[in-house]
Amino acid sequence: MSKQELPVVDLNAVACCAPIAVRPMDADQAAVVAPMFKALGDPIRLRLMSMIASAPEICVCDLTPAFDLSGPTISHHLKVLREAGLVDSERRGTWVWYRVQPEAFRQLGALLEISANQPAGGAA
Amino acid sequence: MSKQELPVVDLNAVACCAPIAVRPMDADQAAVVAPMFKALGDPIRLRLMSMIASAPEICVCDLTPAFDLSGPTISHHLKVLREAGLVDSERRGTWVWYRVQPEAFRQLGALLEISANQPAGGAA
DNA sequence: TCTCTGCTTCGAAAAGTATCTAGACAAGGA
DNA sequence: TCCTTGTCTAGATACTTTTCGAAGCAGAGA
Repeated sequence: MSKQELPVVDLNAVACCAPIAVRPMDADQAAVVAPMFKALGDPIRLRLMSMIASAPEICVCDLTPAFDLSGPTISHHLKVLREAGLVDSERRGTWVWYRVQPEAFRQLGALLEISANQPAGGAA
Repeated sequence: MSKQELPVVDLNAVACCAPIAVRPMDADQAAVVAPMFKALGDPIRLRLMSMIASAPEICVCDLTPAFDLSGPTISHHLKVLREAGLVDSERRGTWVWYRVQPEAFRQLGALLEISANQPAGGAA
């Protein structure tokens, strides 16, 4: 779906980009970033994301059979990932192909960097 | 709450730790990791997490006034973060203090690393 | 012991989410 | 044009989450 029919995260608006351990995140930034984490907060979507990110691109026809779920349910989860700005899709002929949006990925990783406020050792 | 009264994420069980862009995550690993992302998938909790992570530790009495929400609601969100293994808490006298679990943080960051499967440039 | 404050738990209402079936749309081939 | 296949959308239902007020527990101090 290159047509981007829905409100999609504007990556340039993601408040740039101090790790959340450096200073408290303001409400606006949190409102932009939280939906990305939320999209990854479901085991099905996390696996879908991982399958998509593990290849340059992947067809829905290869994603659906990996789960015990109906096609529409997989389609719903892919839509959530799309609207969070984490993946992009494109129809080519009969099939629809998904790939990651690397910049969104990168930003989430940057937000989780540990700062000097935190001890280096595990505290589990 | 050092007494850990509830099922808490066992960090040693977090399938260790290839970035999700390296190979597809299996269902067991996704079931362990997804609740951590889910916990960060709410703007209130993301801000709470950021406030906690921005200091060595912080008192609930300093967290609550930063939001237009009741005490019980903040307490609920803190519990979600605790049960996801992202923070730890301890009562000292009258007040309860929260701090991050740096190892959990680190693992989430590691999962979001970009692999060679993905182009270096943004695709937004 | 009593009372006050800080924080959590309980129980309920409202809103949101996951999943399904049915149906619609798009592309390819007969 | 019609049929088949792949994918998405719509609508319904069951479940989960967010939020609050009320109540409970834990410490500190009079």
